[in-house]
Amino acid sequence: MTVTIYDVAREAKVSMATVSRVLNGNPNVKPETRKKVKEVIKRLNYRPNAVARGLASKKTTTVGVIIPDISNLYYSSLARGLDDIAEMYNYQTIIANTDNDPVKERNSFLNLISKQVDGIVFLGGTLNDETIEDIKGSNVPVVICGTSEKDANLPSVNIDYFKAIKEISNHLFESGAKNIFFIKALYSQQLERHIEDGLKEAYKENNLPFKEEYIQEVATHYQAGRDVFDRLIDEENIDVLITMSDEAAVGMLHGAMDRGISFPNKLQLVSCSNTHLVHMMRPPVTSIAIPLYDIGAVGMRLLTKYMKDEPVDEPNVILPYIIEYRSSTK
Amino acid sequence: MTVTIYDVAREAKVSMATVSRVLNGNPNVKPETRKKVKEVIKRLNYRPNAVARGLASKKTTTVGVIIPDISNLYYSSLARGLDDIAEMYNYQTIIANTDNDPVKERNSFLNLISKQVDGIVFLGGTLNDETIEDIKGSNVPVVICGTSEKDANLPSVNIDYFKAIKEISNHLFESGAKNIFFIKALYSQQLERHIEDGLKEAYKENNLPFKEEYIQEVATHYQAGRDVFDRLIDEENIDVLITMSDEAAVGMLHGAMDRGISFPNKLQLVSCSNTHLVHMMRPPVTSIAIPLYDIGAVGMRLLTKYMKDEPVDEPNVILPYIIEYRSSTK
DNA sequence: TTATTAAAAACAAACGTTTACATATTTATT
DNA sequence: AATAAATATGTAAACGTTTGTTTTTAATAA
Repeated sequence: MTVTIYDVAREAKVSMATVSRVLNGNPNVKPETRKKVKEVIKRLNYRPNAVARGLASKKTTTVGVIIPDISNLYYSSLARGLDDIAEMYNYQTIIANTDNDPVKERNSFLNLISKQVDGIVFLGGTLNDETIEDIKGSNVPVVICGTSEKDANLPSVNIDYFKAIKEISNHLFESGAKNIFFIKALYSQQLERHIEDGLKEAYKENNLPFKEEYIQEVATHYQAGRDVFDRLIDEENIDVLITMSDEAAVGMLHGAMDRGISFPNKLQLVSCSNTHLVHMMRPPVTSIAIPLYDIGAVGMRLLTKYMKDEPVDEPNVILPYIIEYRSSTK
Repeated sequence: MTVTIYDVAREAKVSMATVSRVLNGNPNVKPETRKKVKEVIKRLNYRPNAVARGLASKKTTTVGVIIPDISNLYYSSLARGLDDIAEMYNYQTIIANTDNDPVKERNSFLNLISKQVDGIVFLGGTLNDETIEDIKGSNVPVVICGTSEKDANLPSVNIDYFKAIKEISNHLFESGAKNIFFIKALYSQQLERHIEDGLKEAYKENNLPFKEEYIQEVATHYQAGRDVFDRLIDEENIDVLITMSDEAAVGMLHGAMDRGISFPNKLQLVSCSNTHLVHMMRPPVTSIAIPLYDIGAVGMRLLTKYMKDEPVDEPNVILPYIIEYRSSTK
């Protein structure tokens, strides 16, 4: 039925060990023998069984990716970066969606461990203590992208959200803004906390009072962005909305315009994820150009180093960002 | 080091076979014994090695997903549907991006076969003869979503694109349109051919001449949509643009508006994929509401039937669609 | 009781590789 | 030419499960 390494060995009149060596590029094979074995492999259309390989070698060349939602552009952009580098290093990726549910997150992790993945990448997520305990307990390398989990002391790739938001906020304060709101969108808690902290810091540096109302929360989707005005219309003057989700940002744009609020004079808008959407908004929206694809790519590269026991000089990588000022702000 | 089924057997004073039976819910175990084994499993924090399992049972509870680009909303929406149902049936999904490159597509397929996946889903893609040969040669169940590949005689899930486009086109012709263009966007060739055929059929039914120029091609992204006017501006009058890519549709919208072309009086626009983007366009765009998530979900359900050798009454599923007429058309 | 059958558990052989270790062959050294 | 060293190949034991077959134990019938 299925052709195995035995069949190849028999046909090539060598031992299975020699076939295995040819397969794995072991140099201790006479070129002549190598050639003969390769011919038989081709003739029989033999393909090694990766599962058997995995059992014998304890390496599966598979990595797990734990992700809140693959149909969210933010995460799928990260995932694409991951996957491209994984492919480059001959790894395949198993993807598990969690919807930010800690229970699903933990189950996915344990599932991946069962499957003996060589490494795991977390994209965002909640990463509670229990999961972190599991991570430490297993000895599978883990890299976190897009959520800095400094306390957990795990390798990670990020931009400096704190600094980015502080920079943007300072710019906005300087041009006369007084009330800057941050609209959370249920992305990674860690990440959004950094944004909050950056905003608070900016308030402090500008000697302006920070109020709790400045932090609001919406879902990640368009309609949630539109609806934000139903809630905020009662609040004091709003000069700027900063939001995490591009999709919600489009909603805010439309919601405001439908109410006759014009950008950037009556209201300013800043978006913090950097999906394709930012290029499609009218008016163009000021945003932090996070290198999503690169974060994924660098994260996977970092993981390959751990998986291959290569030395790592900096486990917590901070990639540069650019703030792109567009006409949604003054 | 790692705790195995042997350790559990020893601690529980039974044979490994019994532990295995408990693990797999085999009824031939005395309740008392079952309880004892389960306790030891819990106490030792034992987790079965899925790789060893896969080798012994020849089932990996893993399915492969071959996809052009996970960072494209169209495909990631399909993928999410797939993944949710896969999870429901306790399968994990390995995702491989191909960028519609037939070579990558074939390599991914062979890789997945090596990994002994229990089934494979193709989302879009090119699926050339060589790959189809490989599929037939392996005896792994394959389901195709979003590309009807009727000639290949493979199970599939789709909507009736031909009918949908004919319906839309007839509607547009009836309200006075003469020149309807279809802008391909490098999605699945099969799928776009059905759209072309539907359009041609509508031209025929309305006794209007079909010209080759009515079919154009752009990339799938925003800028490509904007740029389409650089090319088409020279052409004869255009009444309607139908495009496959929502992202390109946004580009067309903006490109037209920048040229002072207004919707729907001077130009009408129809988009055929049904990503989140359709809800974010201004003006709202007429489109075919393809149930992307459901196509993925139904596709995975279909695949589970094949993987579990359950009877399948209809291997080629056609799901219903709705045409949502919005203000980008008359 | 004893014989017969059914249920529960154990035994041992797969599954298809990798990889120490042992052995055979070739090449280099004196 | 003999020996040592290096290279090439073979042998067999893992890897951690599942599963068909056999044995033991328990339940039922005569």
